[in-house]
Amino acid sequence: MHRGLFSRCSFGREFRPETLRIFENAISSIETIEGHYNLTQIGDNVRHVHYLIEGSTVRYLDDICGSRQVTGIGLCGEFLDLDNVNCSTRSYGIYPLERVQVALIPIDVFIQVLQDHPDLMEVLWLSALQDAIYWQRWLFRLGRLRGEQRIAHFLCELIERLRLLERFDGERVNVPLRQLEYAEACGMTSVHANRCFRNLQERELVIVEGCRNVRVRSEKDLCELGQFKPMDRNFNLVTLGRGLGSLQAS
Amino acid sequence: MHRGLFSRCSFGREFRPETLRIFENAISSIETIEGHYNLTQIGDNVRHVHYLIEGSTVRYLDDICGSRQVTGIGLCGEFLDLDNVNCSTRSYGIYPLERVQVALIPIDVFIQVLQDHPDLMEVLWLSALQDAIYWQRWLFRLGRLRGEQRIAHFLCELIERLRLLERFDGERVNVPLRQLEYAEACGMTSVHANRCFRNLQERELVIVEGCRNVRVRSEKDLCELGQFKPMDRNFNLVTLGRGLGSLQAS
DNA sequence: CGCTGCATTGAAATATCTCAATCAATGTGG
DNA sequence: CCACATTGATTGAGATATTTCAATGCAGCG
Repeated sequence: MHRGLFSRCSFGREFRPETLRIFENAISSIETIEGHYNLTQIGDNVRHVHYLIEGSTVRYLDDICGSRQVTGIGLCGEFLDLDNVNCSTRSYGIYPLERVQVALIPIDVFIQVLQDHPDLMEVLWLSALQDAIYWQRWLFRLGRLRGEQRIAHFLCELIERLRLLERFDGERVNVPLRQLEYAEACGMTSVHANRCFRNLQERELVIVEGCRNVRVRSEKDLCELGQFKPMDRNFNLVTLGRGLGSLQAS
Repeated sequence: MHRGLFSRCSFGREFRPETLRIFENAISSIETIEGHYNLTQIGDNVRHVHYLIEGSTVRYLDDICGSRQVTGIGLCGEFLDLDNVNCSTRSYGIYPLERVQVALIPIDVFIQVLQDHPDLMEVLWLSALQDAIYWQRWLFRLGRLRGEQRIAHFLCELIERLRLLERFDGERVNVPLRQLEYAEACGMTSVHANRCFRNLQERELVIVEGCRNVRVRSEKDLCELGQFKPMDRNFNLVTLGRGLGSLQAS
């Protein structure tokens, strides 16, 4: 069943079509952008929320020296910049890894929607809390692991997220990241990332096939090497609130 | 004017006493805990939200090898574990840096309060978004900066937060962190943290006075060295929602 | 064919960790 | 008051991890 533009918007839940249509009605425009042309820049005024209909994106913070820290990967079916809703200017940049299609929702409209639908606000809050846990895991990755482990841990996280979106085929990491982006995400040089990948390959954990193509040979060993702990998906509240009941598909 | 236990709970805003009393009425117990005895452990069942009345705390994730990544500092007047509200088990541990006093609110009561007060839910959502920006800045710190810069950046962040809570005297970093905790927060060894502090001292940016006592000589230069960007505090929504109006003190 | 954008490699320079020892401050019991 | 234990800060020296710089390889593409 196709349910329109927001069919992949889930926040880890299954929404009813009516709920998704609320977002759909809030869209002001849809844009197509080519790979590596910025979607937003640090410092831009915040006027819209972006929802990714097709493709994948990277968010980053810039270093003075010109290097970057990647702080997030945006996958199709996700909102890209909710955490800037309340900022006057953007705190990070976003660029697409490939040609993408994004839906724009004006901030004020978006807020109005949430205020009209406290249930939806609750979902967004919970999703923001979930993100917080993701980020702390990322901090662990950068702060405590060696290069090779960082890459392994990062791959595990990508797999986990792709699987949630039902986009993991058991092998291919289906996001067109260059080694540069792996490096920027894992706090290292692209040269070093390259060497880490080679080591992972020698350990027979992955296969690196030319450009932007990583295949996983043993997810289990990757998790172990990277000390990756899968996200706990036993939630307290799914059954609690009157909130989610009305939004979730039975 | 004293406004009770939650007088320091702000989320960056100024609440009316009635609002704060809503939280106060939700408290199930108040506990006092000595320094370095865990408040919560990773894996514990989540039954309460903790609000810190007095003292300061550290949250951390454990490494297999026994080292830790500190992922947050909890200051007095803050909720310590909102991001675990929807988890069945705790995703991080918390321990106090000194004797602390915490108020416990049962999860279900807390949720009920929020569902009864959508305005409050909105504030919590916005605050979670704010946290997201903090965490990305922390990622930048770990991923892109050298040791000395990481410490500098971290100090700047502590100062910024203390100032928000009106607890910065212009010089003393008023949180009893050991060099070990600085190290664990900045992704390095305590030995290395020590050397970084020495360098900062030689640059005349800080004065390290014995145990747990750091004085800042030049915040400006610290910011510059650490490439620290102060948090943008121009919000979109403060004026927008019907939400905040009713909660904020005039 | 000659670009261009990545990936890959080597070798030297740095940053950081590890291990092990010492020091200084503090608190405790006799 | 002193002897002693404890905790955290500090230092040194050698081992590793990572960066830097510079060159080469390789595939797609006009």
